[in-house]
Amino acid sequence: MIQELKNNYGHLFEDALLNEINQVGTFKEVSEGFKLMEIGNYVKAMPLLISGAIKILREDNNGDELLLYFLEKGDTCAMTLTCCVAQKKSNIRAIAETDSKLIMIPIKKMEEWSEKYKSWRHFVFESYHNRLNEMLETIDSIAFLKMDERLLKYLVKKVTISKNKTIHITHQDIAYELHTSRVVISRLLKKLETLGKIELNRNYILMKDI
Amino acid sequence: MIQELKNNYGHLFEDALLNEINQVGTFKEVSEGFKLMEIGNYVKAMPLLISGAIKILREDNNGDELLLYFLEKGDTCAMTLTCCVAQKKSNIRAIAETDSKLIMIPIKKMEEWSEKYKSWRHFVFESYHNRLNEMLETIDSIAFLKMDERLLKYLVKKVTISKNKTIHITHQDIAYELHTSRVVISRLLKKLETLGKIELNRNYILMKDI
DNA sequence: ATACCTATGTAACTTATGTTACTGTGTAGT
DNA sequence: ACTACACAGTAACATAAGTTACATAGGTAT
Repeated sequence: MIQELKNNYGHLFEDALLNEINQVGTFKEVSEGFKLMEIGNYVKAMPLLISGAIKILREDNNGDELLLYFLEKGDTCAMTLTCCVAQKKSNIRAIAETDSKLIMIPIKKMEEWSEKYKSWRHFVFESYHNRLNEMLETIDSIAFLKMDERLLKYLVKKVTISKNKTIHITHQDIAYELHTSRVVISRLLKKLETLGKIELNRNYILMKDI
Repeated sequence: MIQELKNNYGHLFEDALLNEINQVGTFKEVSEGFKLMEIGNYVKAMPLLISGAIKILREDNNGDELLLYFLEKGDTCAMTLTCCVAQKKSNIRAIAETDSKLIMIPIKKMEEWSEKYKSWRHFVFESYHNRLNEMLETIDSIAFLKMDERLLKYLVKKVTISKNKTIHITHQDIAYELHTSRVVISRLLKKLETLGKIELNRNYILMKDI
């Protein structure tokens, strides 16, 4: 039994289930930037996050991309399979936002455990709920906020996730995740700096008094 | 046993489950424009759609709104509860797009049946999947398409749902659902008419050669 | 130091979208 | 017919965002 599994999921799952997870799950440690799956890889598994954070991006076939949400400790993402199975014009990418530890569960276990363990059923439903809410939050941002507000929200989220006021990222990478252009991001960041909300540096941004 | 229930869900659910649904569910007939729920009403129930179509809208507290997706025959929407429970800045509205028949299921049955019936479990998971995919589709539209493309997609969707090339709607109402202004919609519609894709009339639009 | 690459700053311009304001027209009610 | 109102057409303008182009600064390899 991996102790970390018990620490993270012990309050949710009974021992029998924890043991099953331990037996059939594949433990993985990935470092920042690692691509967890892309266009159909890893489709047959569902990740349980032990520590770290995973960012989930939408990507259409023009190469345009957009940040959907982050998975954090204790999260899972049943959607990973959904989307890759549906396979339409667009795809989902999952990239480690920070160094992360996770357990990959074969999806065939999903149904089996749903029948056997009430706690697992709850967990999966709960996960869907969370994902749906994150998606709604994303839709709200894109539909109702202007780019400067989205940018600020994005930066605050980054700080929250990494628990670090220093964000190591380039303007270009922010532009990709918010699906806009580098020039626009540079412009708006400069405005935020003028307002005293951030401090700009090469390759990193320092968040102030949020 | 309501025959329509059996017709629509007989291939999915075993008789025992159909009977339970028939016993605890509330059969409802609503006509176009009926508001199925708003800000916390109907939270304790989950709709099973028998016929017709329901549109699901997101609404923030400035009164801004946005069409999320449609529910059609055979669909359900476990999300309805999710969002209303979460209760953040925004809310979800559900409005009958056409005359519809549906059965409202008390949500306490959801867990009970999930334990008892594999078919129900599948149905609920499937429903979540579908909802997530619809949401992704919506995100794609808002994030990657320009307003004229979104408008055309919207009109085509309307035609598909109602199986009718005549769309009875005002420019203002389209503007609400796509979260833009009436003038913008009028402008773009006129452009589509010039291109020969539609024909504009007072209170309705005729779709041509799609 | 030199060359080279990446990241950033910024101006100047284009385009899409949002806003305001006014017009005309069909429809319903009196 | 007259009035009132909802709906649609359109011009003129404002703003947000996207684009192109170029300058400069920091870092790295040689």
